[in-house]
Amino acid sequence: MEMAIQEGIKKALRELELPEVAFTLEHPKDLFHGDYMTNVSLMVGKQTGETVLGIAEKVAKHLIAQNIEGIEKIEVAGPGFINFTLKREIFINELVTAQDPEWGNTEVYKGKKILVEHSSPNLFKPFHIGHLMNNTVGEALYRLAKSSGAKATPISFPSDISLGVAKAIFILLEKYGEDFTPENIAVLGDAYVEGTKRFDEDESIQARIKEIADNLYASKESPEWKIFQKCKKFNIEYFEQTVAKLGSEFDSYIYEGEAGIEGKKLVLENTPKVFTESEGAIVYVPEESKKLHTAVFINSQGNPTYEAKDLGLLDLKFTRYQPDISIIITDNQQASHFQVVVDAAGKINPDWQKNSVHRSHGRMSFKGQKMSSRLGGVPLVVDVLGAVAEEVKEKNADLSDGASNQIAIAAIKFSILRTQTGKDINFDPDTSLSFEGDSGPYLQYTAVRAGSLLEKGKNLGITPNIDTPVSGTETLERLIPRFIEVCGEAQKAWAPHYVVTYLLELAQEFNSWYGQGKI
RNA sequence: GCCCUUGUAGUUAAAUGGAUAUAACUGCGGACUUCUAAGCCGUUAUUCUAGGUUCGAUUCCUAGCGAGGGCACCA
Repeated sequence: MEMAIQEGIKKALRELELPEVAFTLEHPKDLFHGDYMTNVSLMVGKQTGETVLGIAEKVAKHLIAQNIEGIEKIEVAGPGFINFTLKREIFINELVTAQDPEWGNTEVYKGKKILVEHSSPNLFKPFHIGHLMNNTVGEALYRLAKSSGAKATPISFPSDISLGVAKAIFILLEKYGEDFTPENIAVLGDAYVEGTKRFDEDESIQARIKEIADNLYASKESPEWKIFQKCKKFNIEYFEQTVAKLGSEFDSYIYEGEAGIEGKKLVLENTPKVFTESEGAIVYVPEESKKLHTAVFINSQGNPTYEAKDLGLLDLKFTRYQPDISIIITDNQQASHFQVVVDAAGKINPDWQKNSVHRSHGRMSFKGQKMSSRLGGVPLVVDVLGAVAEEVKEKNADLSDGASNQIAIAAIKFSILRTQTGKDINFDPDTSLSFEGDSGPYLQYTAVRAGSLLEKGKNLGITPNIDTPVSGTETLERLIPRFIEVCGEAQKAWAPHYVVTYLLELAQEFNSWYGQGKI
């Protein structure tokens, strides 16, 4: 349809002997103005100096005379826009295909391989609210990738061996002995916190903790290695259970340990070509024009830093999965670190830079004292979900645990996905976490309502029939086919909130129609 | 000090350089006794400041002010 209109406009320009200008053809913000609008007369007027309205009238007249198939109405409006309203049958034909379960998929990245890394957990640290932001955005991007015609693969990057973990294991060994078997995440989290504190306070244990770390890095058979293995397994299971509740699963993992080894190797191989030695460390100094900061990749002790690990991670991603696009989701705070890493990576393999997409999410802050005092400190995902699910139940005591959990997840995810990724979320359960109006539960409610109508109709022996259109549904019909376009835009920009905004508009339109009278 | 992000109704957000800046929450008012009222209808209110580019700026550029983050061996 778009093509036909564009061709029609070009034809009009030629035959009216007007200059061939670049013009736009887009949906007006308001459906009241039609299905498409063009600014062609504004652009022509700019060149010829004729009055814009005069040009618009001429072009519109010519377009009407062309009698383009599928167009109901062509009008000149506002400061000189030409609006096009399509015939209803165009939309109804589109709705026929909408019954296909595959409907809604696009071909934006057809045939491509897309790797999405998100939710990366820390061993020994429970899944907290920051991970929730990451998971929500990451899962949304993965699903966008999956419906774009690409082969999408979700992976995660768990940290495993580190000095921090060695500290925690020291505590576990001391407290429970070498036969320790983890039973809940809190024990590990507490050991981590305690270990960090003890390490700073008590110098006498530092040598032993470093030895533990060395033994872990070397996979050396030892009590700490035994405990570490068990804890790693337990952590991964805990992680998988937690993200499963949120609707995510992963194809595979790349561990921080292996990325560190790979990264260190790469840095050494590319020194002094890309990296330089400085004060005993190996650093990357970006060109001044790039306005990036110098970063240490291998510290003076010879260990890879976060930067080298991320470099190794990039290498492993591209060699193992060979993606055309590699997406990573991190916190905003890491944006500049990541820019440096990618810049350095580009010097080693330009594809790593060219094909990497970095999306960062904001932080969640807590204004609602109720929520933060109830949970204390950095809230864990399970606790937040539980607290919200409880609120859901207060509103409706008849709900099952499963249903109230689903609603709680929807409410939280919606509050994250409705805004542009990258913005901080003010997590105030009283305002941002709403169950009414623009909210996850509103969308769920609408979907259930629509589903219930179809179900009732089915029981009455009525099947959806689009051959005999009813009145009052015209706007809905015009809106529904736009879903595909909206998904396409969201995929191109990696912006899930486009979809959310659209779904709200659609739900509002549906509920408005539903409330108008009995069906 | 330098760099990045950001500033929209009382609040939370939306708006590929386009028309009268769009929704929701809150407040006030209303309909129905009907398919799920977590719904529907009505109503008040907004682009940080000063310049610039443009036919047209919330959007792009410059400066200022406010908020958040980053800037060498943590991740």
